[in-house]
Amino acid sequence: MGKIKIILADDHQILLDGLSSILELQEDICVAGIYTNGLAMYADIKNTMPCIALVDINMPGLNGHELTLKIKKEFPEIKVIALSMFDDITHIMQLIKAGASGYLFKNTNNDELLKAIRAVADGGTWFSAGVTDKVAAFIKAEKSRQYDPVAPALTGRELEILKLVAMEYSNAKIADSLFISERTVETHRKNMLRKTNHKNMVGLLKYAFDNHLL
Amino acid sequence: MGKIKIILADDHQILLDGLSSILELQEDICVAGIYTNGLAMYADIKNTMPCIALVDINMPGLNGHELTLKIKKEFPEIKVIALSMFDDITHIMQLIKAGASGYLFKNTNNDELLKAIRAVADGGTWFSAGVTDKVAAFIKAEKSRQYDPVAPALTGRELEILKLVAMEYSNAKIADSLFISERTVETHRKNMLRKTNHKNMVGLLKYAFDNHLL
DNA sequence: TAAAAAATACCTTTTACGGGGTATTTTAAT
DNA sequence: ATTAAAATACCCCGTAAAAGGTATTTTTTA
Repeated sequence: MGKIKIILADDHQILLDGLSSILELQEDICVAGIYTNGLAMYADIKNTMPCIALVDINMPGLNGHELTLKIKKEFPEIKVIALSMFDDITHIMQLIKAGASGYLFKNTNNDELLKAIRAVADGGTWFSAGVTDKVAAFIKAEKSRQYDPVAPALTGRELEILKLVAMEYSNAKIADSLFISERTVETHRKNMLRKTNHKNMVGLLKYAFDNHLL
Repeated sequence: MGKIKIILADDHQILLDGLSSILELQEDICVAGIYTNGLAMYADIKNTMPCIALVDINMPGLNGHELTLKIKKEFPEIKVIALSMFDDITHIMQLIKAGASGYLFKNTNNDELLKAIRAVADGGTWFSAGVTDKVAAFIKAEKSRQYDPVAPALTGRELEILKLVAMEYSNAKIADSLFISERTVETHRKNMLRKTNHKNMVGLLKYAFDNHLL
């Protein structure tokens, strides 16, 4: 069986050097290209046609997400492992949706790194422990946040206020519009946030639109 | 030509008495029903089958908007004139969309009231001066706010931040997620608001969704 | 290579919002 | 008629956000 051909992209040369030195020691892995930015990797990828592209997600120019999208679109058979400082769910979901087969943190130890590369080369996936936890929690939260038939509906007055919030009215202006006290508006807002378990009007409005309340 | 048959709904008896006494003096108008709430008017409307329903929009139980929707759905030929303390564009648009042929303020003088009733009975519409001004301004603002191809797009970083805002992240949390300073987040938010002429994140997010930026 | 744009970061002040409650009146439901 | 829910209004406090700027560095564009 041939060696696992891998290419690397990261804007930090030191990290590239470190990665490269680790990987070159492996009998079954060969590093076919090293790039300090996404554009360079993308420009050269049809020449290297690697099995795996290991990409830092935070690069200037073409970032890891954009690079992954492009790679998977043109070369779906090339697998991508994202490398990140972030443990933020937004980036994780973004890269997974873009088709990454793996997501590792930059502080991943060498052993896990190698395991991940081999698993992905073998057709599998590898996400750091924290990543899978976050994804599970995120999906769970999303499901409980999307259309929730059990959640108490908002009252007519609450929705009326929410519509004005959506129109960027301040509490004072809402109060003027509805001929009620600003305190009353504050209480309605507070009640809506509490009812729907949201932190702010942004989230609440999204909830209202998602549930066709507005 | 027959008299204009009209029915009235308002939760303030005094106002009903006043309206009724004015209208009964007119040779061409007859008051066929007087109700202190929307439900009562709705329940009786097929018995009265008036030409015009004059309805206060702020009533308990069935408010003027809901009442108008029901009336126009079941009896599209019955015309509705909304009567309101509000000069708020939300209610105005709401009632117009519900099919009201007129929108008057409660401080409208008798002369205008009669003119409105006659115009509407004649198949026309009648909106108080302030109403038409507000509607025009509102539509103009909406048009300039909806998909605006000339408006500068938001940058990649700005959109990244906006996505996190949409997820109810605080500035601090956004900063942590993106490994940048909270001040930087503040500046990006400020810049986006300024670019798109919005007052707050709520409006900006709506703009972003409307323009398919998110 | 130079210019422009984007990204970053900081400062101050003001305003608005969120979070913690309680209480009374009005309206709706039973 | 009674109870429950909704609507109203108030209080206090702390923090977040918005608004007003400026400045430097990095990246992108021409």
